[in-house]
Amino acid sequence: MKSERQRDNDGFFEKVYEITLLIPYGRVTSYGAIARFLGSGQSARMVGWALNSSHTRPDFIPAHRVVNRNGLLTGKHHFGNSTTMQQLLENEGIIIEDNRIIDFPEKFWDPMKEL
DNA sequence: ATTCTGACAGCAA
DNA sequence: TTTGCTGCCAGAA
Repeated sequence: MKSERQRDNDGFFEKVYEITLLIPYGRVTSYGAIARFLGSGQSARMVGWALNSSHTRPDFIPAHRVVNRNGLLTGKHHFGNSTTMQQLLENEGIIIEDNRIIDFPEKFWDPMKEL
């Protein structure tokens, strides 16, 4: 019972993970977009906080697909090596220059819009 | 219970 | 244009 309830009630973090896992290959989204989808709106910082704990999750969270609203890889520093995040994104066909995603609006995936 | 922090976003100077 | 401060929410110490 508790475990079942936990699945739906675990809260913010789970939702963040869920959405992050839903990001299609070769697409990216922003912290604010996720926050808004969660209904928190301005709590974009929480999304980052949740992703920070993502490494504690049993599954791999494609957190490299989540960037700030400028398409800037603000969280790349949290991927062990600073280049890891960029490498992963480039591996998915996303061009990055100076830590910024080129054609960000084009690659942008809005959970609210798509879901 | 109180305080601090945090991978952001928005606005002001 | 770049830099800095504030607001926001939830979790951790």
